[in-house]
Amino acid sequence: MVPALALMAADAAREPATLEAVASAAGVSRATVSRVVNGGEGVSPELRRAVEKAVRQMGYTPNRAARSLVTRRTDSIGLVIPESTTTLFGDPFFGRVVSGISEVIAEADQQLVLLTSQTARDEERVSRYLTGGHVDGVLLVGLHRGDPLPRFLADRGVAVALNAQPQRDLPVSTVDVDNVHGALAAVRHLIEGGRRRVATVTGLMDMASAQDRLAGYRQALSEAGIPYDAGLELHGDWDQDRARASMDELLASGAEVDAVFAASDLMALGALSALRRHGRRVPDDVAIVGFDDSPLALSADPQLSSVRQPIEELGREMARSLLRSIAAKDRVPRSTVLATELVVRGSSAS
Amino acid sequence: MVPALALMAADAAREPATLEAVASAAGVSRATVSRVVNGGEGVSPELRRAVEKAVRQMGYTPNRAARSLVTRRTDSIGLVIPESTTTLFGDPFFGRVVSGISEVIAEADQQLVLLTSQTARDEERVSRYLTGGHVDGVLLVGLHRGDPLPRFLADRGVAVALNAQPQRDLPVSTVDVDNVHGALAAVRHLIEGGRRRVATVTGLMDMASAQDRLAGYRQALSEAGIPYDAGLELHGDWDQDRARASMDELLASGAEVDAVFAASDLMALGALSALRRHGRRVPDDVAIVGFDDSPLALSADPQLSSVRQPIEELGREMARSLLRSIAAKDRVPRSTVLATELVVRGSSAS
DNA sequence: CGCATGCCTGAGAGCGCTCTCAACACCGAG
DNA sequence: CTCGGTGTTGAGAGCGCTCTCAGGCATGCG
Repeated sequence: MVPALALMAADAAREPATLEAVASAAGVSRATVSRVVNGGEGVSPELRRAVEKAVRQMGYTPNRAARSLVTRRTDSIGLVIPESTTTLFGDPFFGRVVSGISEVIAEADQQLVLLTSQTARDEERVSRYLTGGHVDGVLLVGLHRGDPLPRFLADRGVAVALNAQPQRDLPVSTVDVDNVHGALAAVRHLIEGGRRRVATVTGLMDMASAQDRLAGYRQALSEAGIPYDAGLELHGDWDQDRARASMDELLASGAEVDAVFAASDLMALGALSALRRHGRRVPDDVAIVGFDDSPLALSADPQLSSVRQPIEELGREMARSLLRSIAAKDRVPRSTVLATELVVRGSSAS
Repeated sequence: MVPALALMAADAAREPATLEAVASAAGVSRATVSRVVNGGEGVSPELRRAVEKAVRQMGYTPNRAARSLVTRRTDSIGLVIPESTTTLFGDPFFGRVVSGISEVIAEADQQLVLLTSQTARDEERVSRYLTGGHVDGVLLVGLHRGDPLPRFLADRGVAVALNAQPQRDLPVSTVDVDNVHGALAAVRHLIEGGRRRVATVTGLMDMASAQDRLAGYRQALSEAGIPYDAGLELHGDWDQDRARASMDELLASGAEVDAVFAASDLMALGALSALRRHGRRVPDDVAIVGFDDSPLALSADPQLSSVRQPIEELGREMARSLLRSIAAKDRVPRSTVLATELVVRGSSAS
């Protein structure tokens, strides 16, 4: 008998405490415990202390499911990562955004639910999931142009925050780094260093960040009165190899180049390697500026000039925007643009 | 009146359907709908069809909170990423594991809840969360030696799957790639190519994968009767720069080296760059083999020989193991070791 | 023809929580 | 001394679901 009893006691101890149990331990009603647990407004100091003590002693954690059932909130946030982003895992971007996001989400005591969609069937599943009331809001990164998901979610009243430029016609929050300005600064810097034949390697052009960086590049050239040369715009896809190959081809064609602005550090390294192979010295013959200011920039030889973007902060700000627009029942979307900063290093010395 | 009504109807339609609603639409009881939704055992074909139709028409999705409240399952799996792993985001490893994991989890219609722990306070929060009944099981990757979390969770009856070698004294599932054998194959290959002065750059030594790869290296040398030389073991931390610096130092010290086995491709690239800087030709003077067979290996010049590990499959298998041990109430842990494969390329031609 | 047997089905309890509402005590003002 | 606040507390309903249990019905056997 005794062992069985001991076992039961152990099991009972393992069984998580309920509001009810805490209430009876503290000698109050469930309602009072609930009030204390949720901020403690309108509870007398003595009772509050008693309840807090009981909560601590019993290691009480509210049952999320029960709470969610009545509040109709889930306290969880979906993070959608489209397929192509997984190919970007080689890029530190994703990890840093997630790191920032998860910091804020955890602080707010919410759950971060990760959803990757690799196939069309996944997309179907993901949108069903997101509109099925399983999350209070959705974060989207690495979005491609024309992805219907933001509109789909917004139409169904789901709170959304995107890593994108402000959307005039969609009630969603957006956060973005100032890609245009970053690219502009980079290319201006190259031009100020006396370069005139400035090539660029773009990212995947169906992504807004790639377009914006290209726009900044073009603007800087036009400001400086340098004529447009389509041949110097190499269309990459964020991939290092692809960037190297494009640059290879450009150089093999005999084109003159004295500077390169790459839309990511990874691609800058690809370009660098192609330049080396063709005997060009960096920065003497060709100057290079990348984008991201990732650790890769420091480990390159020479060290890579790069446009620094506050990626963790991007993640944090996305999460904050979303949480705020969920909390404010009005769902007013907010848009934020974070500044970028050019970091000059050896690869673009003039 | 009419607009208000129309609005109400629209709002009602937006309100998710409940079991109750489906039941009355199909002319059956809640219990029957529930049975159909959960597999449909013991329901007559006609009723089942009627219910299925109603479910489809009303776009019914079970309310997870309500279900969870009574079944005491959460249908969600925690994925814990310790701080140091975020520094590994530059490494494609993490993304590929997550990709594999999320594939399986999604298929099983479970939620993947991402938890990162960057500070000690986070750790506290994470373990409270995990033992608070918020998840049915926990996946751990990028674990450091002596991390108390696996034991802590196991003691509290939480199902756990680790990326680690089998744990004899802990009831947790494990999945690992055969690091020892991979390293062994790599170093044997170098020795067979006539190399005798084989250096290695290790990963962070408080991680099992780093230890195992070092063990494989040592075993290969000892098999070949090559005397142990502590000076050739460079202790890295998965970081490219650090690897480059160590190799720099080794070469500057005048040590003879004719081959390098690096515990990751990233570090192999670091070593490669140091060798270049010291005028060593690869593979003529020094052969190199990396580990991971990441895309980086292909983009190096010369292309990097590397030990391929099935990373996505590692993720998938971890998820499968965990789900299985949750489903089987016995919680029998299972351990899997996945084979690695040496891929020979230009960097180790002899 | 009576009865045990097996299969479907529905009624109903209850999971742990929040939140409304009423009850109550206590206060100062009239 | 009564009355209308004001502030604190508890009772109780109910969120949407699962699951046990018992009832109803058809079937097969004695």
